[in-house]
Amino acid sequence: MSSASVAPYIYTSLNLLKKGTFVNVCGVVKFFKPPYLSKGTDYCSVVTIVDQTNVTLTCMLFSRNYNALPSIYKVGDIICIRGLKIQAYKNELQGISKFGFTSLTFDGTLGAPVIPRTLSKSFTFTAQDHNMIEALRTWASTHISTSSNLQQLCDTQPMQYYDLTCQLLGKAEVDGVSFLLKVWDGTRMKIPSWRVCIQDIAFEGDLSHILRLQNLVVDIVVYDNHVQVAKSLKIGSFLRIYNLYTKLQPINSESTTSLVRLQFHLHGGTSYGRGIRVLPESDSDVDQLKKALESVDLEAVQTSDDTDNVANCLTSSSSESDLVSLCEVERCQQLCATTLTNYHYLEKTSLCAILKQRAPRIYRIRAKLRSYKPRTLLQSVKLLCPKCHLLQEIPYEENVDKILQDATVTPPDCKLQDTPLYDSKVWSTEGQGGRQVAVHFVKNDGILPHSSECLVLIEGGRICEISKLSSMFHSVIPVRSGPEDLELLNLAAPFLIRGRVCHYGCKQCSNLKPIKNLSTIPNKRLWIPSSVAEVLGIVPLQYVFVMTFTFDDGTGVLNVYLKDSEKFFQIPASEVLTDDDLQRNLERIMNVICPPGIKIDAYPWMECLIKSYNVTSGMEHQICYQIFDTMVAEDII
DNA sequence: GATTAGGGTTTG
Repeated sequence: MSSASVAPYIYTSLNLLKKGTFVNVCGVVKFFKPPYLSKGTDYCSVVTIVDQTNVTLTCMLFSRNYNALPSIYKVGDIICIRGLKIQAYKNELQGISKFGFTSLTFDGTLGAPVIPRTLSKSFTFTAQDHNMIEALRTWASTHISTSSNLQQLCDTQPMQYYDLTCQLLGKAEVDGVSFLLKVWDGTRMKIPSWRVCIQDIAFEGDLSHILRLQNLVVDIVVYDNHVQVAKSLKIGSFLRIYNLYTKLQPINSESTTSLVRLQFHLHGGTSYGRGIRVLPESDSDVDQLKKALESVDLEAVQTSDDTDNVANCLTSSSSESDLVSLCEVERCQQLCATTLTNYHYLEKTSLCAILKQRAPRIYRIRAKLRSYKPRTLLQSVKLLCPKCHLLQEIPYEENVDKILQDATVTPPDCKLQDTPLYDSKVWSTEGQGGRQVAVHFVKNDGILPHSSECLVLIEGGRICEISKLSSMFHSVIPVRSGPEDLELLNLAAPFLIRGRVCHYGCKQCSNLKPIKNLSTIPNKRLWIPSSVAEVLGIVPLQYVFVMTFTFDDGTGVLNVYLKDSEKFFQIPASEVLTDDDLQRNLERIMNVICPPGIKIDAYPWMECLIKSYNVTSGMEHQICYQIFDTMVAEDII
């Protein structure tokens, strides 16, 4: 290697460079692009160095031989370039390699052994050179920013560019312009990695090992010019991926999962030194990485809370075929039956921790649905007043009919028929004691609309007649003749029937107004129930599913209420009572999130946002929990 | 022994 007897190289300070000269320079790497294939015949590396004169020089280095370009692994390394031509470009000096140039690169860490990385077989390296490297290290330690782009997976945040040191576990072509690398660095992401679907036939790597490592493994997709490099990488090699970009995966995109996940992209181009480099086993950072990988407690990874389903999935799938699709396995591994529609950044809290805390608070939980009530699903549909929050049962049809029947005692008053608001028609029923039925067809600006847009008011009608009318007309309002105007019946009966849905009002909060107020509704073609309610002084009740979910996450068990009109199941509670398809759908969803006949281990996970609140009744105080901003995953609906 | 690239983010 070196010989003190050989004349030492003379290095020119960066402040003394002259255009058109050949020099040897030495400096601290401020910026670099790892070698990449240029559009010409050579590999190219762009390196910017700085020395104690605080002058920087950007060098364009070319070589047919990848390994002849400097082995720079990170900013702060020290490099000596011999045989560099200085030329001017855009009024600045730049260095350009000419045939036969050589370089030596050193770790820039103060106190690290001074070992040159070089391809040059015959290089001299004197004690003087050694001192120069030490001097540059010392100078750099106080004059160069030590902030590094290096970061571990556990510290990854969305929307970051950084350099990752990792081991390659698997690779596969995604398509012509993108390529997948599965890597790990022994640390665990706070936000789990996305999973990129590929043809399993194209996959290279030990799949079972990757599955064992579960979410210590991240998927990186590299694009364009990086694809060729990625293809050539050997499984097991240690890599540094420069300028890796992280991005949150949009919710409900064509992902394999409904969880919030982080995408890793190595975009095309070489801007900001973007690229991939294989690090040698001798590198001190690789040494550190290897230690981290060896110390990973695989048992802890496998028993961790969010990784259970993979074993079940492997067992069930392998009976069908040994060729388990990678995507299917990972999909199963990550299967989550619900999606959050808010607070994606909220960290998960275990149920045992929640049980120790005071209310009110909000939490994100990940648990399985051990059981739920009521088991007869339609019993979960209730009416809720949005104003006084009173919850009530759906009135029985017989009770509604009783109210209607009672109202028939008052015969239709002919004074209240055929007004500017409506045209009226009166019938007498046969064999029912001469019960009179009056139907008032509400006009739109004095004109009788088409039946599908027509609101009708019915006097003396029974439930069968109302349901017949509601199938023919837009909406039906049961009324009776009052002293001044038609009036609504008791609010225990629906104030409006539209199609098969009965709309009820809150007895406590409503303050009934005369029927003639219907004329004040601006759009008399839509007859929106809430608008009708408003002009008639009614606070409409909301149909809601009210269920008790018993969650279990292995740390504790928690009863949580679901009070939801249509967001959670994506099924309107108002329509489920009269729609067989919706009922079947609800039953199917419940059988997915709480499957009958299997052990809880095989249940899917559910991620939910829940809020705690205090409930005091008399002397008793308790904390209740309610689900919010959560919905069943799209692929289950 | 020409050319390549000439630091300064994809839009997947």
